[in-house]
Amino acid sequence: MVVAVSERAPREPKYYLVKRHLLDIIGSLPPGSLVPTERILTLELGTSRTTVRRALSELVGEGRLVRRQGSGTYVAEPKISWPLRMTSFTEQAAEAGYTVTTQLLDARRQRADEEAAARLDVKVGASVFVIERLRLVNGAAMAVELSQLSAARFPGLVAKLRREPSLYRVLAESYDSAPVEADETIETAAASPRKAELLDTDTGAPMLVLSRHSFDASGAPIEWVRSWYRGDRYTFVARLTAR
Amino acid sequence: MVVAVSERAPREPKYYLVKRHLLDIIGSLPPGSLVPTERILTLELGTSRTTVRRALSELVGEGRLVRRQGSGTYVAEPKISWPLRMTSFTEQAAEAGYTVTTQLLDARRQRADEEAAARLDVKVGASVFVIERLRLVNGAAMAVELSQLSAARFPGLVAKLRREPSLYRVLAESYDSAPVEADETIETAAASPRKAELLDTDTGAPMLVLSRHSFDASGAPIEWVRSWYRGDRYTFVARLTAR
DNA sequence: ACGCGCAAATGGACTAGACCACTTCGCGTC
DNA sequence: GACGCGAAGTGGTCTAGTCCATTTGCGCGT
Repeated sequence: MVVAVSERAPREPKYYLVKRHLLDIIGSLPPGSLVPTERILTLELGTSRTTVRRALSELVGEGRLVRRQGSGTYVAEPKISWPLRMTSFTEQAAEAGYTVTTQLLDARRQRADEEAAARLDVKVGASVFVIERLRLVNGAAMAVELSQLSAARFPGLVAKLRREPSLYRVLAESYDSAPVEADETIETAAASPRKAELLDTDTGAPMLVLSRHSFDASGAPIEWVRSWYRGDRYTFVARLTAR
Repeated sequence: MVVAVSERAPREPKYYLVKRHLLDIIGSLPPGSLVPTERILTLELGTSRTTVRRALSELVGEGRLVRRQGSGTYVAEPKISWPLRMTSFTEQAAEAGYTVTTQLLDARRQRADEEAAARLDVKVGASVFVIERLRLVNGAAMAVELSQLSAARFPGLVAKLRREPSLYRVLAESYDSAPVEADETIETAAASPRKAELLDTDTGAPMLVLSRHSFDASGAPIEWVRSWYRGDRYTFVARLTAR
């Protein structure tokens, strides 16, 4: 008697209704505005706080909202564009009109694991430098960067880096080595507690991970870098041309 | 008498402990293996199911696990690399050895909103074609693509597209128009219920959003496309050269 | 007038449980 | 032997609540 409905609607979870409600609010407010508290939204929308928080978390992850514990939830500033280019990080930023500083978190020598060995064209267990840096734009943490280079190929690199912060300049001046080609990959990830703290965000927040594998003119690998950017704050931009 | 500890540890949430436990398990198993059920993990780790699920959700979002309702949670296959290049989608895939099909979801004419007008260099309210397509690789949904083009510039485009699926071929053959330059931006987002269903994933799953704004030889805008890719399954790859 | 301390309010983490949708598989029936 | 039904088990969503960490601001004391 009853006919089954063949086309089932793509049922909408309740938290998504909350999300759309919040998007309405966000759309009508300038960045920095306070949005209703979680407990008020819970009452207004007749739902549980867990459900409200799920909607808020997605919007925070998309860079639409900012949460400040003890204070409130606010409409976020627009995202910042970041160019994908061959030039050094410092130069890139200067061109875009930003003031960039770098904080050396760690520089150590360790044995290459399987992946590092393959990337740097050395044997597993060979000595590699691991350099961890925090990139800041106009004083705000932007990315955590983990570089690996062959220790045999760049002897004394770490000591030189402590005096001259630009890695590319050190490579050019002290080792007469410059990357001319690179493979870059981009993917998503969730922030570890450590990276979250360094980048002043929450554990589990969505991030953009940029990996760069660069080579010199002879095709020999120079460095392998992975950079973690806050996905709620940055957008990568590339300019492509035919052929 | 008591000295305050100045360096507070980056305290680890409990769910992150669960996540690391799961990473141990994942590391020792081949793709496709079944991992313990949520309720078993709850008992084993002495925690609530909510906490277990938060850890699982992050790992699913990072492409390390796959959840199948009613069945179980499994170790995921490695991610697929996808090149960022100027050539058409169909050609790209063929080069990489994939079989790609395209499903036309919707093709309509609508009035340009503010952003579309700016991108396509037309007036707000001018007629634009909006083409929504689903891209499939070897039969599996890969991306949802939303293209917008000026209707005045490409009259009859939608009708032609129904016969010839490659947009770039239609543009070249019928309008003698070819994109030679493009700006691409990459950012993260959460899947809407509709996109989640089309891409066979969960609402709120992390995605990579690729926007392409392409121009012809005279610098006039041709199309503005946004593509949503599953972040747990795809990685973008670009090859950069100096200068 | 100033500053300190405390209370209130916020977001953050977590619990224990309910109910639903879907898959799987064994058992009974044909 | 093939089929179909149903129970059991899985992940999916949501509730209602606890306790914690941090911020804010008010009121009291000086």
